[in-house]
Amino acid sequence: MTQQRGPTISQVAAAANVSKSTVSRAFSRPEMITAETVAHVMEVAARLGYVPNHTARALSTGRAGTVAIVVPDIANPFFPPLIRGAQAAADQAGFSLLLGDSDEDPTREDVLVGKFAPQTDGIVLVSSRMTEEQIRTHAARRPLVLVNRDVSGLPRVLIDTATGIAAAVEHLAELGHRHLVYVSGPASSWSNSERRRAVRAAGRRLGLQVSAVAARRSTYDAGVQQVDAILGSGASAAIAFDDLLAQGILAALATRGIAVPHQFSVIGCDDVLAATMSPPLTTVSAHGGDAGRAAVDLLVSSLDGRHDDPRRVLETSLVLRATTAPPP
Amino acid sequence: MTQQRGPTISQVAAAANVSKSTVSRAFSRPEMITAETVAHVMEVAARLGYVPNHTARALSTGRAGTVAIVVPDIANPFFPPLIRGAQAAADQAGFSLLLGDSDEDPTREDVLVGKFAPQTDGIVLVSSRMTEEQIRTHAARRPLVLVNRDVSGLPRVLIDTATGIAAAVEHLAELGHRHLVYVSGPASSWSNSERRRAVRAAGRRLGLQVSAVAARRSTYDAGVQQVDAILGSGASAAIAFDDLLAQGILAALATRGIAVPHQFSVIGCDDVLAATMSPPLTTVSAHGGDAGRAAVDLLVSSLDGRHDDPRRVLETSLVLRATTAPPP
DNA sequence: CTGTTAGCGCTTTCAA
DNA sequence: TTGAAAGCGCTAACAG
Repeated sequence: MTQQRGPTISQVAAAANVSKSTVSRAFSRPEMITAETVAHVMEVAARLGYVPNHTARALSTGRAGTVAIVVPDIANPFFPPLIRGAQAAADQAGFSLLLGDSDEDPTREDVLVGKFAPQTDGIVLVSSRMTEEQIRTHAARRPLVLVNRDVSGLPRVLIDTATGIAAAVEHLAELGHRHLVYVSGPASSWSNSERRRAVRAAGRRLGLQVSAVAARRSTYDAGVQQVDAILGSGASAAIAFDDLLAQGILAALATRGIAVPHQFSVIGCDDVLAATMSPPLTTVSAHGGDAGRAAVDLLVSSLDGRHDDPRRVLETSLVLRATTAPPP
Repeated sequence: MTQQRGPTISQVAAAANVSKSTVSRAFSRPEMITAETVAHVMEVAARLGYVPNHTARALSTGRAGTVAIVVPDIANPFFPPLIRGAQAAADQAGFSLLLGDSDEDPTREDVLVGKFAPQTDGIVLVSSRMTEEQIRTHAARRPLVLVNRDVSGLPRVLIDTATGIAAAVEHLAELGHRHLVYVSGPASSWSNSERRRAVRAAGRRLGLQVSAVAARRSTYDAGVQQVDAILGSGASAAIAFDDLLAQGILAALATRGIAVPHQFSVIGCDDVLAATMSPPLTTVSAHGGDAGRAAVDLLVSSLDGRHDDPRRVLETSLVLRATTAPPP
């Protein structure tokens, strides 16, 4: 029982000498009524500063006009472009975008999704850290699309970094490297499993020795901290889970006086920082913005009842820059 | 007229043999009714899987339970931490966060705010590019809090980078620099005006010559492109609008073979990239996360009718790292 | 402490 | 093509 923020449909109806239904239709189904009626209503509405109440419409239609996106960490540079893409697509489809940050915590993620579910038309879950069971439970209640998480039967957009990573391994092999190390990221990340597996598979195929060290979180500092282990592995090149880790690695290598790429090669992934680093980082492209856009499009089309292929995979490729060279 | 996503309050009421009001109270004002009634209702509700409908509640109470934040560019590293802070504060206060990205376009910003106004309880406008008049118009319709934009009378949180920038100029003067250049950012940005003014004032006070070059947008590439102008100014040190610009400048300086800090000094602002750059960038701290949190807190408390000081200013300081030294 | 009764602002049959 | 009326699910006086 509070005051309405602006004029209501009834006031416009009264002022325009028509019924509420007519005003309603002028806004949502103008083709149902005379053009001049529409024009008249619109003019009166504009004069009064009327804006349809989103909430009331949502209650009446059962559609919230809102989708949510939840990510593990907004501050991680991989996500902003993705969110931006999602935002643009949502906007274009007439939806508002609710944002959630789970802080890499599956429990928080679960709570967030539970909170969003009843107030949105659908949810985009990016790099989910929840169990498959939790995800399926939520998906049963509300349209859900996954990004970088592969749960069969659910709509999902997957950035196929594995292919790019395989290319990275081949590139290193061609350069003459015989032993490389994979610096892994978040253990519960699908992307991390994919990349680790891709490194191993390609390494085996090419007869390379591959070690692994675990950075757990994807941060600059984590990269710095792994350098001892990386160097200790005896490898001559490292492939990092992502650019952030690679950046830390590069910095720590520099302070140790190890020249990149001539004494050690480094490859990142995602291409979110790579171009602005020095030396510019060789990395695997990821197109996060496209993924965000695709996810929302998938979601929206599923709401419209359209039946898109529920599994969209985005290609990646190796981007050569300045951090790889033959081993010393 | 669509199906409700789950059981409604009426079904719970029927199943629990109480009235709708009782169920409603059990959820929103449990202290108003007997503990056992609450327990009983809750149990039945749980069994049925009842979740209160957010939209219906919003329509009835006139409170959306949602606040919006609109920023010029999510992909700019200054904003994610700020958004993160806002999100955390909103979450804590029981609000959901709607996100808008204006893409640095005042018109888009205006439209976004207009769209959010009727469906939120309030809006946080970060680094607004709108005219003061537009802002006041929106503020008249809906609680608004500004971040890094100073419109008298409106609640706002201001990051006082001017003080930090002044310290930066002093630092450079102490080092022996006699001529410096300010590399400005977005023309319509309040922060940019503040920083430019601070450089000028401090320069005058200390008897330094200060030039200026304009980068317009805050991007790495814009920084790169300004290097000719920067060098052409004859200054021995540059203070950039922000870290992103400074990063581009550093990179371009490096490719020209100009050693930082020994041949040229550079200072950034915001401290969002600085620590991870090489060499680590001397910069002015900004605490974006605090600003986001403060903005939402201000908004929420104003909704509660509380009367906080509508102008909160956040301190900053110079963070010395490795990009400044005496002039050659 | 609990139930009854009106709405919140909009959409949507159903008639006219 | 337009209007009247009945809700959407919930909250909030007002009684009891």
